Amino acid sequence: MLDVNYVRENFDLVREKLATRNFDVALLEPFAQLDSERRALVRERDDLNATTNRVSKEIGNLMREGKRDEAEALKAQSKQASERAKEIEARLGGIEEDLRTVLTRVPNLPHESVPAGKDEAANTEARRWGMPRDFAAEGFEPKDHVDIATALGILDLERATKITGARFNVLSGLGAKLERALINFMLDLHTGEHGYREILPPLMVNEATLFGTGQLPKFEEDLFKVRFERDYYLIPTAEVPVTNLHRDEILNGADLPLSYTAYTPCFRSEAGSYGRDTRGLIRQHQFDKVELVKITKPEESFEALETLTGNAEKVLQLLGLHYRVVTLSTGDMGFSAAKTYDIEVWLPSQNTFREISSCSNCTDFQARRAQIRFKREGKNKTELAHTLNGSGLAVGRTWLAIIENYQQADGSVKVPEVLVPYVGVTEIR
RNA sequence: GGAGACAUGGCCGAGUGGCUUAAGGCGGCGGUUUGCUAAACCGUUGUAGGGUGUAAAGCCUUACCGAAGGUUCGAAUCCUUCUGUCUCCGCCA
Repeated sequence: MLDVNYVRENFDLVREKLATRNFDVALLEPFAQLDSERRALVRERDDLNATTNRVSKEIGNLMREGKRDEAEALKAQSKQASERAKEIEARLGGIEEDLRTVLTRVPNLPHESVPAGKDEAANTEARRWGMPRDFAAEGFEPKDHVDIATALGILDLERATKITGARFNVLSGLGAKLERALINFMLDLHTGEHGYREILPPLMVNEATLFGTGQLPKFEEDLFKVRFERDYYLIPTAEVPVTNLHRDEILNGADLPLSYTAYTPCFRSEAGSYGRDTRGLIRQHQFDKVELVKITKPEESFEALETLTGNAEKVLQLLGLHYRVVTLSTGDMGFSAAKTYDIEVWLPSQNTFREISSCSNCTDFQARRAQIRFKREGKNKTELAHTLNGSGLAVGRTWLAIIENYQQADGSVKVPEVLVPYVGVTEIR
């Protein structure tokens, strides 16, 4: 959510910036009217409440002095004020609801360093690490992960479809162990080398939590809703529960930045992507992810984004997987982000890079929704913190990237060296 | 699933309709005293909105005692619903 005062005072600039995000700026049209009406009504209501308070107090004093008749005479005056205040309160409620409807659906403002453009074509490549493996030189044609893993008996898509449906998968044997190895490897790296604290959060969250990180109210169709006494949703990413750890809190400035990492399964309905990535593990309704979250002071957040992205890249470097980092354009970024780097891993079967991590600085956008604030030492003012998150990494996609990039001519898969202690074997055959 | 108790500020805790602007204590912050520390004493203390102010400060004002409604001239206090916590019983990994 954007700052109301900022929107009021910089309306044209806000409009202009939002237009670069493919946001329909016509939706902002009612803002000025609603905002000024709200303030007028608040003022009127508060004045009436002040009258009610003053007269009621007077009534109390008169009663105590035994002047019953005088007290009775004042009641009408007080009653009238409080009734009018209630009427205005009702109107105000409607206005605030409308204003909220507008503001909660407006995306974050892009940072000035973000390339302007309407879609992924405007993304810019920030850097590239490693080289694609030269299969031609090795004299064989790389297969895709479905063929390799199915043949090895470590991936079973057919049975997953039977027991659940499309876009689910069963890993078995060393396939399951490789997944678990990756999770442990990533968590050990981030907690041991990068200074993150490990969190194991709930996988179902309430509406307020999803509002805090920006999934609700606008993107409900992307989520799995659970039937229960009240609405719960399966988390689409650990960013949701972990960022919300500090919802409605005022943190001590000296404790910032906070760095958390969490492994969780993630659940996404993938509404609107029915034809896309239907083969294999790329796009699943349930997948594992190790997430990185940082809560920082405002002046530190963009540097923290570089650090966080670097922490995610380190995983790929240690695994020896070729990748590139892309700065998303204004039109390609997610709702809450002010700046996003996607990390894309090389997939030989597709002869291209595919997203394996998305690292975003959400500035104060989520913090305002979730009321994550802090106080600087010796200061009385509360300030909104900045929140960041990034995959470190998407485990399922890392799994398939390893299968494809480490495949051998005989159909076996070499285990990357850093994973050998975790998997217990040097190759999967 | 059944029975009962409870929810007050950073923490403990008083407050059963108006003299509450939420007592008192602890903690925090500032100060006095002191060779230093401690103790003692004095002062101070939350969040959000609106108004005023060139800005900071300040000043005026509203709301907030788990949440949402209601009764009343007036609600922390009474009523309704919800949420959460605790205790006991049952069930359960």
